Amino acid sequence: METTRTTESTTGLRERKKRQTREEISAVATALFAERGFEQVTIADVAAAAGVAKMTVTNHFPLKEDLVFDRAEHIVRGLADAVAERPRGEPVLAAARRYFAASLAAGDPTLGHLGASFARMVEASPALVARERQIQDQRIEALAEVLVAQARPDEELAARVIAAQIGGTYRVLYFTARRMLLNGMPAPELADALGRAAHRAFDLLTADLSGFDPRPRLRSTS
Amino acid sequence: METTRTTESTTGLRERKKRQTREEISAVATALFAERGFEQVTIADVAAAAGVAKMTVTNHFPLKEDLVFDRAEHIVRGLADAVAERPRGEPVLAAARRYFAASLAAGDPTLGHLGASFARMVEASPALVARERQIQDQRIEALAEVLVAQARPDEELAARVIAAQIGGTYRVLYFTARRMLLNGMPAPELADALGRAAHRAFDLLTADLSGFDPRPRLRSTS
DNA sequence: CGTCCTGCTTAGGTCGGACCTAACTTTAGG
DNA sequence: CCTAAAGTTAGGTCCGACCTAAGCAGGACG
Repeated sequence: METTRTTESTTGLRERKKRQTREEISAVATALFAERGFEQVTIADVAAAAGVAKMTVTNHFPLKEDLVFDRAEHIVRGLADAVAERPRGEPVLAAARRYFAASLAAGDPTLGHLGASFARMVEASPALVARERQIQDQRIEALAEVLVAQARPDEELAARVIAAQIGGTYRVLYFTARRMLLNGMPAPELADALGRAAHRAFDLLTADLSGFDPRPRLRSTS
Repeated sequence: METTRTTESTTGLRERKKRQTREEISAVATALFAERGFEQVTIADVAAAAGVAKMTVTNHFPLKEDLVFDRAEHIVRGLADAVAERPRGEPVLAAARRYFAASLAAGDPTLGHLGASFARMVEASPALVARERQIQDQRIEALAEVLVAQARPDEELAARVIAAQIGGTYRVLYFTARRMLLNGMPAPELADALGRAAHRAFDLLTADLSGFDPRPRLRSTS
């Protein structure tokens, strides 16, 4: 456990204890969820196992789902912030590609490859699936707000559509990663496959899709 | 044995009564929600006002949110079915455009223009916003399943990205309609504006977005 | 034509997550 | 020291989701 002593003022005993409590709760909760499944563990169970009051759990994690997705803020803001801070002259799409590649290279697990057991736990719980959906949508919304703020008023619709396309592509890649995980693909191979998938997916955003028709041609009755 | 025609459509006093009960509950609930707000009305309130047992409400509407979004199935399936049943040779994007235009012409309120009071009620409730998000995502998922089923295995990623783009565009148009509604735009004008917005939005799906950068230029205007 | 099966409805209850209040504990600061 | 602030605590309420066993009415069939 490494303590960031970037700011001496924020490393008081008080904050350290609070952070410790939070991480203890999170660790205990994760273990219980992995063992029994999300729905089968109550907040009271988590509190008892962590040796704190029920209300303390709620104070740190307002919703039960937050015990699982405590990186939600990072997922929601990451893309939008990267696009907002892109170098002048860099197109939006290029910034989005760059951020994805950088996250992948940095091994950011929030791209979707958090581990097969995590993926299974999430998919087994409607509440967690719903929360995950919400996070994905908030990411699109955050990106949309950034683009709308930068765009002329008459470009607002375009900004929102582009945000939806980029965010939608991230979402597809997220679930692609999960599918690969659940199919048993090992981590290093997954990173490679995900990089290739991202390349193809983002290329589709610039392609002319007006003629796309995946339907099997009746031609070959082989 | 095989003569068990229990599911006779529309006929039968039994089904008529059930349907009647369902609609009575739905009507009463809508009125209460509009009057007091979604969160301020309990299921027990709805049951009492409709003159039925609490459990009857739950049987007809498993989740409280279903009392509001009882057309969810239609929203989720509509686009996917329209694309699945498109005439042979029609590209996916053309089918999506056609379905949107047809729904708009038919006055389908599920496009987003359900009325300003409805829009306000939804936005005032986190639970309803979440449910709405879920419906939008399920629509994308349904479309993706259709396209994946029709596509060659090596086209799966493309199918999912296209589904995300089309579904995302529908989502943008839905919220655009709501924004216009909440700004007080009257219904006939809204239909027009929504049609124009749809045209522009779908056009963006075929445009080359690789150079898109909405950031205000610094008026050097070379 | 009556009887039985089916299935909608009902009452009364349990469970758990979200939320509230008031108080207790400890740290940080004057 | 003493106080303000923040974290934690206990005890409780509320309500949505869910369960079960019983009640009741429609429709199928002998």
